[in-house]
Amino acid sequence: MRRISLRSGNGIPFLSFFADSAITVRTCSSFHYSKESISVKDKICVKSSNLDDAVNLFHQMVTMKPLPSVVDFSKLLKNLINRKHYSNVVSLFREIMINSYCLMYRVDCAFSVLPIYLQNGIPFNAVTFTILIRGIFAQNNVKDAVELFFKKLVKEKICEPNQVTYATVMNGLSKRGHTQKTLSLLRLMEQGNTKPNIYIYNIVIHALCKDGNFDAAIKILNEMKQKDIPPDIVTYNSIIDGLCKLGQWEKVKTLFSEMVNLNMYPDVYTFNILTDGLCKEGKVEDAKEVMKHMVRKGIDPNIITYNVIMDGYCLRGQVDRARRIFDIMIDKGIKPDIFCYNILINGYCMTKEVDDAMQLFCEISQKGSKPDVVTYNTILQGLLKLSAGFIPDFYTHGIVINGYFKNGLVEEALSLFNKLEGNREINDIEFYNVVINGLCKTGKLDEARAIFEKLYLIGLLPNARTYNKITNGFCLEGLLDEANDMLRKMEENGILPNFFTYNALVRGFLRCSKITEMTTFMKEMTGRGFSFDATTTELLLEVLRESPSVLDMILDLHSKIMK
DNA sequence: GACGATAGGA
Repeated sequence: MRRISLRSGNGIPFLSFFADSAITVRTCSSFHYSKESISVKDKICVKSSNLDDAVNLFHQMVTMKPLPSVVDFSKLLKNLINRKHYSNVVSLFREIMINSYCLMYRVDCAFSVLPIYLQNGIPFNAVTFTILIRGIFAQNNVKDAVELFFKKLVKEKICEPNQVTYATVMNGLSKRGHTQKTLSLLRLMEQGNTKPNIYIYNIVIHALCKDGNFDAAIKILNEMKQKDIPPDIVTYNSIIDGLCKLGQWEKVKTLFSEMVNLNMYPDVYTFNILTDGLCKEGKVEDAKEVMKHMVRKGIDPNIITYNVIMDGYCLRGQVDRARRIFDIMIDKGIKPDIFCYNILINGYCMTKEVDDAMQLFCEISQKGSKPDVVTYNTILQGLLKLSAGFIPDFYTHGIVINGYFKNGLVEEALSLFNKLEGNREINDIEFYNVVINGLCKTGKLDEARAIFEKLYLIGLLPNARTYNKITNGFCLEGLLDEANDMLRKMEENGILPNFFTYNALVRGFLRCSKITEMTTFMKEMTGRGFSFDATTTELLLEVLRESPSVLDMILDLHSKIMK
């Protein structure tokens, strides 16, 4: 939890300082993701599309947010292969495959593409490696990223890393707290062929400022000046940000003079940094003056400016005022992002207005955003505040573990599970059901199975839900025989398969296109009075759309069975 | 030409 800093120092003389300076206007560009009117699937299916269309579609697909599934990518490539455009498939790979896999956080897939490079004699270059390294960092796998860099590029010299490669490695390291390693790489560059440029220096200076190591930052600043690489607005913004966060306003003022003397004028980043610094000290009024000033200078406040001011009000417990800023922002045509909601939800939680917090939480998905881990943490914290002395039980832990799995945080989920299991705090089958389900849904069937088989050792009897989760797990992996065995095992142990069991199996058959088996199975299912649920029906319709002949097959088999 | 640096939330 954050508090307003109570550092001394009255009135910040920025406003008078700005008043005389001629600040140039900087337009800021923003990204807009184009809305796809026709789905990717439809586009891929268009058989008449020519080669250029396919290549263009591929380029469009990699820039889409969220990215289309691997299946869609594969379909498009398969389409090209079917039309014998082999060389184009390879070149598409060369251009985008690895990057798109990395963007999808599937570095494993990205590496699986590398043999194609080898087979086709395509040389590795710095760009390929940079993309890979960035992807590995995105998975927070610092060790592998650094190893790839040092082993393949520095030691084996597969290709010469360029400035971007260094920038990527250094940025990856510094963002994860490895400032010293970042600094060492700067020194390595200075001795090597690839000399550091402004980007490299900015990464190092930013890292040092984040650590509050201004002496070192200023030292680097002087070094770059000596090497005739003049600091730019990014350099100054990083240093000013660090100083603002420490409340060193006098030094900030000095740097401002230096900047303006160099004909460098504050941009939207600079103003946001100042606004945030003031808000965090509880000086929202001063922050609003800065905001008015930037408008006068022709720099439009952006979503971050509004968020910073909103957070400033929330920190002082004035969530109503924050809410008014939120409404003003929307009036100005800025679409709130997840930060806006989290700030306001936190504000409501701080004043124990959990009802308002929950109402806002419900608005998030209605307005087209998505709650993230911070949203849930904030609400959890708010709820826990309401119930002082509350002790979590197995159910609470189950909810948290389920939340981890749903958000793809498998390691966190397992770590909490192992901790609780080791403490023998948990002796309820429902808790294990949550873990088994999470593992099955994230493709860790073996681990789910291991836990399932261990249950009797700890004296817990699986219930219908346990069997359903594991059966569904088998079905998701296409292991229909195992799923069927589980169904029979369930019956042997005196637990009747239910609506969910049958639906899981039918979906399994459908996914594997085992129509005959499915139809036979439907007899047993309907015989026991169970029908399809919404998910199964949807899947069935999807299968029928793709191959309408299946319907005849089902009807034919069904009539035979019913005779 | 692709690939890189600065501001906001628990």
